[in-house]
Amino acid sequence: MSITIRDVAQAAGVSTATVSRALRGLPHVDPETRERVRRVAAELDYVVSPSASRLASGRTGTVAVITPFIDRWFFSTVLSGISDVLQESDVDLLVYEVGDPATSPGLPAERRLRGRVDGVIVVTLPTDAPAIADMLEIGLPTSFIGVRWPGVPSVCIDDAAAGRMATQHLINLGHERIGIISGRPQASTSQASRALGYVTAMEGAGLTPDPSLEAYGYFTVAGGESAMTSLLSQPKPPTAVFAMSDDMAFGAIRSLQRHGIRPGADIAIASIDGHELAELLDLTTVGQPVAQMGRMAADALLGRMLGREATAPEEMTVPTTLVVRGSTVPVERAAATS
Amino acid sequence: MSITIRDVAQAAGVSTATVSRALRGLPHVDPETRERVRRVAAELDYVVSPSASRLASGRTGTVAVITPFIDRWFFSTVLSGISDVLQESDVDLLVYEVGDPATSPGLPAERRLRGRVDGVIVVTLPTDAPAIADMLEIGLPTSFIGVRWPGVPSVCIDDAAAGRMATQHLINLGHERIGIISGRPQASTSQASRALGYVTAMEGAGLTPDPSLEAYGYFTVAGGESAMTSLLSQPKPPTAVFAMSDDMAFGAIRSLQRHGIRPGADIAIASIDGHELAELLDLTTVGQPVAQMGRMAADALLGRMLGREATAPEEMTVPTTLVVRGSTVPVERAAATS
DNA sequence: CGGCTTCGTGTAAGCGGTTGCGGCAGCACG
DNA sequence: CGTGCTGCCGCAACCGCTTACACGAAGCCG
Repeated sequence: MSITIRDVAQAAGVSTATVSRALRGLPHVDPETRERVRRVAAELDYVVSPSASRLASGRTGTVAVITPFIDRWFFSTVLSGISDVLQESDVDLLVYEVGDPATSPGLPAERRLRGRVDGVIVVTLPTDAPAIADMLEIGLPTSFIGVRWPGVPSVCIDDAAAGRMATQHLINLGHERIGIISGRPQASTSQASRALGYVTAMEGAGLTPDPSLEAYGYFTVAGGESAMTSLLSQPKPPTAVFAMSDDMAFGAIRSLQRHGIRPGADIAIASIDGHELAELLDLTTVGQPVAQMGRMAADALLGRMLGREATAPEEMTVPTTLVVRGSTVPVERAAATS
Repeated sequence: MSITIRDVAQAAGVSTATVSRALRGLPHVDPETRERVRRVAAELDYVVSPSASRLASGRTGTVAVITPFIDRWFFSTVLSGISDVLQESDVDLLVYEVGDPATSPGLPAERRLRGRVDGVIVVTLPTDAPAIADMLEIGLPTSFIGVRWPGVPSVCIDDAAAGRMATQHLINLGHERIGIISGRPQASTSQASRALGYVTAMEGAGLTPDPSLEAYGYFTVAGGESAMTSLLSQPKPPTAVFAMSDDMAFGAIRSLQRHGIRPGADIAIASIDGHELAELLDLTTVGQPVAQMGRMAADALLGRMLGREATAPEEMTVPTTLVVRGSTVPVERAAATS
């Protein structure tokens, strides 16, 4: 039915071993022979059977990406970056969408990965320690995005710095009652760091974070909206808000719109992500190079997979940059326009 | 090293054949034996080797999704829907991001799919006829999203109806000079249908589409922005605009903002997609059930793969619904508020 | 010129399952 | 009691490729 390596070997007048070597560019093959084999294989439109190759070699040429979501901006962008570099190296991309770790059953069947892939990239699973440890036990090369783990290459932003940067920006604008829209009550490390950045900036400016000015947005637009709504209902609402993600800031803006409050003019808002549509909404945000984070993680993983241990440093931190837009304007100007 | 089916067979006191049958729920196995095998396998933490299983059976338990992008809303949402149903059936998801078909080299190596997957889902590749035909030649079960192809199950919206709906809405509002932001000059079938819907609605209302009021946005935010900018620079700019995608409408809105023109009040704008953030931007849009389209395509594919030919109809059309928001208000009201 | 690398290639033993076929009870039926 | 099923299960032949090892032919050295 389908044509096999044997057909090629026969047609080229060599053994299957030689075909295998020739086609994969292995040494110890006469250049002339190699060329002939290549030509014959091309003529026959031969394709190596991945299954057979995998079984025999133990390598799958496949990498799994484990991500809570694939339909949210951050994750799909990361995925796209990963896909870029994997494709360059001719490695297949297997995607496991595992859902919100806070509510879903947990990691994918770790057992599912065994023998199925050569490496794994895990994207921002909040510190789901046991499940992760469990997964690492398979002994597969792994790299993380958004999580630090001893012995595993990981690429993160400096969350604390990002949180500090956004908050400091609001402080510099003259705000003192600065609210915060966090993710969830039980924080992941990344979230905790952003919160820490917020607190650090506040205290550095001699301000005391008001616990009543913290609301949870669960990293979604809808969550951000209700978080902002609840902040607005405080007896003394904030004059500025730091949202931990752009999506939540978007929701917050919607809430403001509903209440007839103008972002920027009436209340300042800044967040973290650098979402493509932040510009559209005139949202000040601390941008992170999301696609590049994906690329770096993939590069690091590929390095480990090929055994080039020292290729990438274990902990990679990518820079963030504050992008100031209309959602944060100095108080005097805001006052002037209102 | 790793434990194999032979270990299980030995531990359970049966042959490997029986283990294989027992574990896969095949008939002709004594319930008691099956149970024992299951227990032993669990104790040993046995996992079948995918490679071996694939090689022997010829089935891969994997589906490939071929998509131009993964980091754009429409595609990542479709992907997520696909992922949902695939996961339920315990089928792996391989993703091939092939880039904009208008500029990229073309489809993925069709040869790459051979033996690697049991089925393929192709997402909205503009009519890239030769490449698609080429791909279908492998004879893999396939399903399409956004493209019709004889003999292949496909799920689409009624693009013409969607285009008509959006345009008619603008007409009903009293607009006569209605511009259109299309994708690219050389249209895909889907794009052509949307354009047709626009023309149909216009002509139905006795209006003649003005060719100078068409601009190309290439389905991106940036493209939409420059398209709108060029429309505005016309000697007689449109009073309303139909954009073929929300992303382009977003860009258009940005352009309007830059020019100090208020969407809704000064110029009406409606588009197609039902993007999550359309509500935020108060954009009128014809919503399509994107995630569900992914789910349906996956279901149909799974059906074909299992040989249940008649499971899903070949051509599936999902309904779209016009969601009216602030970007389109009746002319008199618009005039009143301006 | 003999022994030793170095090259190029072939032989064949796996890799770990799947599955067609055949065997062997146990049972119903004539 | 013989025959024919039916239900379970084992045997063993693949599936198609990779790779350790062996082997012959050159090429090199002293």
